[in-house]
Formats: sequence, structure tokens, C-alpha cells
Amino acid sequence: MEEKKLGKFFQKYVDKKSLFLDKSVLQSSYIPDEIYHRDEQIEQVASILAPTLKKELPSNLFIYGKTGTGKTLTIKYVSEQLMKISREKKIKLDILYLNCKLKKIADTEYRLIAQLARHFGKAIPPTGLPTDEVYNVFFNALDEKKNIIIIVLDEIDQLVKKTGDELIYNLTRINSELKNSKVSLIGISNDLTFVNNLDPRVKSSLSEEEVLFPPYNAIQIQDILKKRAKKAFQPKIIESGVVEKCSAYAARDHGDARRALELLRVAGELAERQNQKTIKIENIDEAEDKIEKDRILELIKNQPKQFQLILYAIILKNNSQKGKIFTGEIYDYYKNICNEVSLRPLTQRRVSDIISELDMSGIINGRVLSKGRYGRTREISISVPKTTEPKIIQILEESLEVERKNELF
DNA sequence: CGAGATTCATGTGAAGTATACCTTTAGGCTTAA
DNA sequence: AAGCCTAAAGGTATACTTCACATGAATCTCGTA
Repeated sequence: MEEKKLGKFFQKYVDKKSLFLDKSVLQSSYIPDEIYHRDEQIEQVASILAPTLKKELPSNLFIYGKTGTGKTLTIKYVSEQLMKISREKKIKLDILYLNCKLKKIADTEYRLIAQLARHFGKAIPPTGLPTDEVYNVFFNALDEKKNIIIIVLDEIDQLVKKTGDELIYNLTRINSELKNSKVSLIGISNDLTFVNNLDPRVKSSLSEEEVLFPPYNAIQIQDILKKRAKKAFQPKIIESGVVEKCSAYAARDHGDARRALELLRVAGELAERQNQKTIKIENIDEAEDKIEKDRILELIKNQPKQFQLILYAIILKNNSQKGKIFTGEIYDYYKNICNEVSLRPLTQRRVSDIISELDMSGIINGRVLSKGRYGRTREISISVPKTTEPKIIQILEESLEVERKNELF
């Protein structure tokens, strides 16, 4: 019987006309045929990279601008075009794109170079090789063919913050050691002040050229949304005011187009799931909620065990007591939990670092604070909406297999 | 009463350790001539 | 004798620990008005 029911459900699902025409248009990986309101930047980037078509090495380039201002999109778009033309003209060109923020992939010098080398089909073990050796493998791979190579490092500020700028220095000096190939670097950063904190040598060589991506204004976002929505949805699906509201939301903080598109997509998905015929304005508020929630949950899911455990301790501690919470309290609490699940607790030193990292990733909020006679500690608060907390706890408990003891309070 | 010393709890930097993984080398075993 | 496999030796990156020192305002101390 159940089977029949389920079969019917799926049948109905398939029969139901989707609100979407092509959902991928609204996904962040989508590269449109035409990019609006970034003409100036595209032109700049293109003219900087153009020398490749004469087999000359382009200048290193540094791109900065807030999130969702089209930096990544522009680079991908321009490099796609460039690749196309160079293929036609039989110019050997290689463009590597790498996001430095990805944990466990490109967040240290070793891992980044290893990742680059893997682009050339070299197998690099996750650990064990000297970093110099990995550099060598990478050099040789580069030099195998006579090529022009452009390396794009997205969110480069994250990497430098963690591991220092020596890596970039090495990369900028690659050319002097290569015989056949030539390498040019493109760094992308969200942090506008990033270059100023670099070693002057690195600074001057990385930002031979600079391109700034200003935020979109509300009208531009609206325009972009409308054009994409046309491709993404069936006609006459979107109620009036929806696009306007989306763009207003996104423009509210620094004109983030990616956010606006995501908002629209999720709103559409929600509307579809609720069997609505159109996308209503309310759906946007729902979408806003859902996106934020999903983002946080995803982030937490991907944290290492100990990080999760500490976060778990923070949340429970926060719920069971009023007022501010401090490192010492959390550490005690954390140790208790460790005992319960018979896990060896980390030292306070390490926990302190982990708390800073959780702070960096934006799940919690900490500030160091001197309480005079009563020492010095980090005051921690949770920067996640209250409504999401139960879900977080659930995820943490699942992944930690912790039985929550029923605390009455 | 107020300037300077003291104090507390933990932040933070540097150096050391454990673990997991790598390559190289040397020895032992097998095999084929 | 040559070839192949295995285990030991020697090396690295990363996550964590240990040790030691830095911080900075509330509190204390003590000289002065």
C-alpha cells in the first residue's frame, strides 16, 4: 500500500509543472553569456590579460572588492573567452583557478602547491613530502611544456592571514627559475586593506595592476535579477515586487549580487515545494531565513570533531546560564563532556585557538576582555539566530553521538 | 585621595611531541639463466 | 646474478602539547594633601 502511495507521489511530482525553466541560471556556478554592469572591470581585466594572445606574459593582477560584486564571475568569464581564442590561435595557455579558503584543500602553503601540482596530473601525497620537493614537482610540471600559465588565487587574503606572505613571494619569483613556461598571478581578495599589510616586495609584484570591483547598486542588482529570472523561471511566475524586494535585501549590505540570486532561487524552490503557482513576496523572507540557516548548518557539519564538541559545549553552556560566558567556564564544561563520551580533552591552549577559529568562521563571537583583578578572558556569544540553535544541537549530537542529558532549568 | 604596584585568568608566542604519511636503502627471498 | 618484495631508516607536514611570558583593568598599597 505504501508503495502505491509513494509511487503516486512521485508520479504527481513528475507531472507537476515546475516553476523553473532552468534552475542552473540562478546557481552561483553559472556563467552567463553576458555580464551586466561590469563592463569597465571586464575591459580592464581583459586588457591586462590580453598580452597572452601575443604570447607575452601579462602583468600580475590583484583584484579586490566585497563579496558578490562579480570578481570571481568576471575572472571566470574572461578566462573562458581567453582560452577559447587561444585555442583557436593555437597559443598554449593554461589558467588555474583555486579557492584558498577551502579547508583541508588549499589552506596551507604545502596544500596549495600540492593542489596546483595536481592540476598537472601529478600525484602529491597529503603529507610526508618536504615542501621544497613539492615546489620542485610543481616547477617541473610547469616547465614541461612551453606555456603561459595564469594562476588565479581566490580569497587569497584568508591564506595569507593564516600562513604568511612567503608563499606569494615564492610564486612571484617562479619566473626566474622557469625556462619554458611563464607564470602570471591573479589574486582575488574580499578584504580591501589586504595589500597594505603585505611585505612591500610582495605587494609591488603582486599588484602590478589592480582592479577594484565596486558594489552593485540596487538598480543594477534589479536589472541583473530580472534578466536572470527571465531565463530561470517560467513566464509570469514572479509576483510584482518580488524582484524589487530581493535586490533591496541584497543592496542593504554592500550590493551582494550572489546573495540576491540565491535569495530568488531559494524563494522559487520554497514556492514550488508549497505548490504555489507564483512566487510571493513572503517567500523571500522565508528564503532569507533558510539560506542563513543552511549556510550555518553546512559550515558546522564540516567542522572537525573537536571543533564541534567545543561548539556544543558553548551552546549548551550558553543556554543553561544567563549572561556572558567565558573561556574558563567553557573549558570546564567541555572537559566534562569529554569525560562523558570518553574522549581525551585537548589542552586549554588548543581550545583557545579553536575558539578563535570558530570566531573567525563567524559561528560565534568572541572578544578578549580584561576583567581587571579578575583576570583576562574571552567573552563569547553565539552569533546564530536563536531559532537555528535546536537544529545545530541536533546536528552536533548526531555527529558526536552524544546523548543529551535532560537538563531542567 | 590618587598614583603606582599588584593581581588574576587566560591570551599568545615559541618550541617540542605524536602521528601519519612519504622516499630511500638494504637485506632477503625468488627466479631464471 | 638479476629482479622483486619487505622492512627499517630517515625525513616531512600537521595537529596538538608544554612551557613561559604578556596583558590590562580592577583592586590594593602607601605616600601625600
